[in-house]
Amino acid sequence: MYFTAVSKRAYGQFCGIVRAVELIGERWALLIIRDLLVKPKRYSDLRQGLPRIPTNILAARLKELASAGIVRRRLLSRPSGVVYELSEYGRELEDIVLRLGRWGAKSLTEPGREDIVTVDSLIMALRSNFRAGRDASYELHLGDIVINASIRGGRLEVAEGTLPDADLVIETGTAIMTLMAGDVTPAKAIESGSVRLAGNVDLLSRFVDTFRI
Amino acid sequence: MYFTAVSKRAYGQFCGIVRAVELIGERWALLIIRDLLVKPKRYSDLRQGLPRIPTNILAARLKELASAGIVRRRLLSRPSGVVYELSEYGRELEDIVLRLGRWGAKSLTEPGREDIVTVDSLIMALRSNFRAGRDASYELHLGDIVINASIRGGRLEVAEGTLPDADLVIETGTAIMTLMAGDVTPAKAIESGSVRLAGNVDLLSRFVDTFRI
DNA sequence: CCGGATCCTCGGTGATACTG
DNA sequence: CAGTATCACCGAGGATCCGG
Repeated sequence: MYFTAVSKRAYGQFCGIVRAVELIGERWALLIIRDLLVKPKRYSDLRQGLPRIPTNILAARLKELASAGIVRRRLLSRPSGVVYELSEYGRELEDIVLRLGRWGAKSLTEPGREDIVTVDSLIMALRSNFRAGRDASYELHLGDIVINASIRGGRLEVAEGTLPDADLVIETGTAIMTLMAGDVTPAKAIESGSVRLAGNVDLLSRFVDTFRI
Repeated sequence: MYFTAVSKRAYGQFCGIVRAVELIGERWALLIIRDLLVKPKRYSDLRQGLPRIPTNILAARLKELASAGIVRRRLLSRPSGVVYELSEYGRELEDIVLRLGRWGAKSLTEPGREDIVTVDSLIMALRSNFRAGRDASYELHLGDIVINASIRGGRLEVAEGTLPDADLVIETGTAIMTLMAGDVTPAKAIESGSVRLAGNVDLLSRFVDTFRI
């Protein structure tokens, strides 16, 4: 079931934490897993979601993660191609990755000049910071990214794309961070024009409550 | 409160998970945090707990983690010296690190020829795999390491050293892994001599239940 | 076009020696 | 005790090339 460690340079300790770091501690590994937690992906999808990863590193990590039993390489026909997906063992990382995202988001301030937001990072950000709230559905536009989130029965589902019957459509930019972090009130954000809405406008404050950092 | 990222080579994404990886994803960083989660430590204590870490790397990581607001460097007098301790933000990693330990322990098999077990790794291993059970106290000897664990009111406390009034004293080696993983029964382990006991011998199976991987 | 492999450079890591 | 200094090396970064 489980095979070789990813990292060659061993830490020399017999310990679960050390083992975990050897498996997923290499550069880029956890971000590949982040994207695969959203859904199985082709090699080219992964490249697109991680624009700065060197192609040889992506290939190496996928091989290592596969031999560690975390990722599976699956051949598909019609259309033919290759998809990478998480194994059961890999999917067990979901909760850890989400918690890491919540922890890391607390120390996010301004996006750097070269920092981008990807579809998968935004999807995982919503999953990370979700706290149960009343049902609602949202369509969120951030730059040219469109995702939708629906809370039904206290459970959250987030996916890429529009949601025609969303209760609220939110169009915004990176300024949404100040809103989610509570640095600015929903009313102020609307007033300043940093978010534009369509639908049930009152739901914006519920959205903020549901996903507040 | 929070400052520069640890890693210089940026991933180029504005995302909580990316931020987390930039803060604690560098080599050795999470193991330093593992040891500091047990208790504050001197530079030399950290070196002893991480024998394979190059001293310049340890110094660099501590500086980076400090400037990231995860670790604090505290000067103490009488006896004079320096201790490193986790900040509030750093301590928020405890649950994540414990979960990583549980996840990684699942894929541990045999210890490699050069793999050692340290006091802190063993303490964190027990914390990782703890599942609430009835009260009891144990003293565990593994090689020349001695730690003690007491469960009182469903809460676990683990520390280094002996515990004179422990309900059960367990003396064992790395063979304990087969026991904790459920590959061998407590009775068989006693019979084979891979564990030796003193005190209330019947508590061994409760110990296994409480900390089973 | 997809899914990589190859080559080269550069900087972080590892190992050791040394110091206030 | 708590680091700094030096240097060899190897993995990451970046561009290009290749086979189906």
